[in-house]
Amino acid sequence: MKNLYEMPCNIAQTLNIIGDKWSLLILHEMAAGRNTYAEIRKGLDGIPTNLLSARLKSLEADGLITSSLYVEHPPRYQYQLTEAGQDLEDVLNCLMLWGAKHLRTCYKELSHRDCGEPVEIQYYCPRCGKVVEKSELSVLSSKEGM
Amino acid sequence: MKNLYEMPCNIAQTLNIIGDKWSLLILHEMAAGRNTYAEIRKGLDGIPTNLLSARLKSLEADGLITSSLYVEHPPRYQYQLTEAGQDLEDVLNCLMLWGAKHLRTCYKELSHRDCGEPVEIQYYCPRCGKVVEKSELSVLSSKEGM
DNA sequence: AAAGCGACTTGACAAAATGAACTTTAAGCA
DNA sequence: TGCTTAAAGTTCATTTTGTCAAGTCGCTTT
Repeated sequence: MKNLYEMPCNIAQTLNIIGDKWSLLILHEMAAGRNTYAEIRKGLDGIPTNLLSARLKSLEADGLITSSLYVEHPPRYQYQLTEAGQDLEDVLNCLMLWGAKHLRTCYKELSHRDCGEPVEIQYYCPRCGKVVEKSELSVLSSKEGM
Repeated sequence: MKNLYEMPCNIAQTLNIIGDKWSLLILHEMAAGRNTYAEIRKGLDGIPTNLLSARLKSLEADGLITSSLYVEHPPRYQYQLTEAGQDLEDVLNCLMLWGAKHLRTCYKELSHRDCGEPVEIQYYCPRCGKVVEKSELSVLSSKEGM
């Protein structure tokens, strides 16, 4: 990516990393346990193979995944999510929840394994030890950023 | 967007709506209360004006925002998030939280208004009435989608 | 030995984004 | 009245991205 957002905004900067086509879907496949080139490709019907390898490289450069050789001679890699990559699961889950609620056709539900019912999202304040409503959220500028 | 993902996946289909450049940032500006062309443009430094108007049109076509004339003669519009648009706040918040944790420089924190401390995200099962850990989540295929 | 497969790379072409210039309508003001 | 500025766009040439098809390289299978 050459055309990056240049604004001092978490969201814009995060989208610089995962905002181009296929990136999030690749991460989604990996979060679902697929971790070789072939498996990811199979999960993402129609992905151009040059983009898949380009994306894997740039995701690795950005620290979202790591790759490790698992067969030496025809070099074969396995890809793993780093902690940063795993943390994107919340983003993926939010997209899935939004889709489940608002797409005409819903394909997947994010459910509680024990009871099978769809789950919701909540914000929690560890300091106060309680759930925070959306109306009680505020966005503060971080000192570190300044 | 003409190059759409064609997979039966909430995430891919949702990205077809909000996945192209500037869309999410426009929604973010609107969630922050900016609702005219000029205000949004001011918030998004460097957005090409033709993209801003194209995005506003396609977001409206997809039901994420509505537009209403507020001055008749040089036609001036005000844009408002629909419920579907507002529901994307969770996605934006997750991106902000991820950025706060993983970007080298963090610009914004999502905080509890009452105490100023950063909040976290949680999954909640309304059926069981309790918080669900990530490891207890599962993705089920929806019947409606089939 | 030949054909096939996995994991790519290359390169031509199409689609999307960028940046700058240009409209249109109206308000400010000297 | 005429001149300038401004908001909200549109148009269009150029650059950047993404797509599609074909080709490569090293092994495996037949």
